[in-house]
Amino acid sequence: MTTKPDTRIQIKNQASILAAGLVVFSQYGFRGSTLDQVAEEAGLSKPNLLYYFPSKDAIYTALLAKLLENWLEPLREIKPSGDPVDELLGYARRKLDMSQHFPRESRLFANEIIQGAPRIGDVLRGELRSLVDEIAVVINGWAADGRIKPVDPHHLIFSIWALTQHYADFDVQVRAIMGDVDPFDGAAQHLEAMLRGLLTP
Amino acid sequence: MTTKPDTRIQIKNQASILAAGLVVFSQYGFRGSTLDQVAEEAGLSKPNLLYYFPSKDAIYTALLAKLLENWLEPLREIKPSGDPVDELLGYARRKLDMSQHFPRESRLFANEIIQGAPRIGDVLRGELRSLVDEIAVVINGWAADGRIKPVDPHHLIFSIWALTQHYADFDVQVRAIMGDVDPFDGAAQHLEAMLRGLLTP
DNA sequence: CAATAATTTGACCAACTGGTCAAAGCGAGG
DNA sequence: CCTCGCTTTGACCAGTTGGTCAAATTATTG
Repeated sequence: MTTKPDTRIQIKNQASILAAGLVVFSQYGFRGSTLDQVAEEAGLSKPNLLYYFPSKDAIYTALLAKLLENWLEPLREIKPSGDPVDELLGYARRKLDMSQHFPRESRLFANEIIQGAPRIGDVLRGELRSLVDEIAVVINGWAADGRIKPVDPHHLIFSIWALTQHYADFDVQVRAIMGDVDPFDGAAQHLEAMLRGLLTP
Repeated sequence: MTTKPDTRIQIKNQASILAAGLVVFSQYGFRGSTLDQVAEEAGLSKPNLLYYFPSKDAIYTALLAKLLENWLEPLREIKPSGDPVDELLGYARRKLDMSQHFPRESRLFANEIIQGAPRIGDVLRGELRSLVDEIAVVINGWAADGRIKPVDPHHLIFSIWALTQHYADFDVQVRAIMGDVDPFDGAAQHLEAMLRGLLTP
């Protein structure tokens, strides 16, 4: 990751370990997971894991770092020059797609936040906050121009996060209630209806 | 809990233990918490904990059982005879109040669900599901009568859960972004606006 | 106040955990 | 086929964890 030559086998095994770590950590959280679990999931021995990563913590941290990039990116894609409702609906759809296709990443993040974000609190208060504040300015501008109904930008963004991540994080509950029906079929429509109802002037 | 006489001191200590368990388990999840943590939080020794509860698991399970009652109750208070928008808004407000005043309970529940609901999966697929299905019938009736816009009842309920619990479960993130502003000030207004936009015919 | 029951705890244990290390395997170039 | 560096692992370790137990302490009651 840093200044290593990274042979093919190193790349492959590091990827295996991170993939396994994602599976395990996203289900049990950091403290609830064991290196043995990660090792078995990766198909490697425990000492072998520690040949590629210096510690359990390092695996988890690497995973979180990689995740944070993908997590913040969709926010950056909101274009101030675009149509307000389209932009916000597009963002919501991107987040919902992530919940559908990367539920483990969502749950890993959720676990970390629920447990107090001990490792990424700084990122939240720094990069994430300033990013959200930028978008808030844009949204306030749209509202001032009468292109959307006046809304609190922060709560609007929280709404989108909550509504989309719920389908990944609470997947078990959602499926317990919906049975055989695929939740994501109706979710997109419902999400769009909610946001249009809120935003359309 | 079962058929014990329950002296005053037993009641007091069991309550202390459950309160401590809530604090600890809600932050670290079941596997991430230790009996020593719970004991210290309760101001008791570890063997003393195990004098009142047979195991770590028993404390956690007792906590979950108690929680589930409070969790399902607000759903039952929805009156089919009431005004549809008032009833749903009232339900949302009750849930938001719970997020504000009992965030730990919310996080305990969230931890359990995210990690696959190993202990309450049956309740979700049984009691919760049938309860939600009942409400769904009521909501469909309201929609058929044209008293609210047509919505998917399940996704509507998920929305309310997601929007309200987000403020408790992701409290750290919400506050990281909002700084000194109390999130719950604006949350209620925003929640009402979203639901009115969706429901009002 | 004696005696009996309820409560508390220090010492302990076996299983598990993250992590170490020396030795063994293995593959590619000579 | 031999060597040398990368990779893998069995054995091991110290700290932690859930849980036990006998003994000590503290109510409670006749």
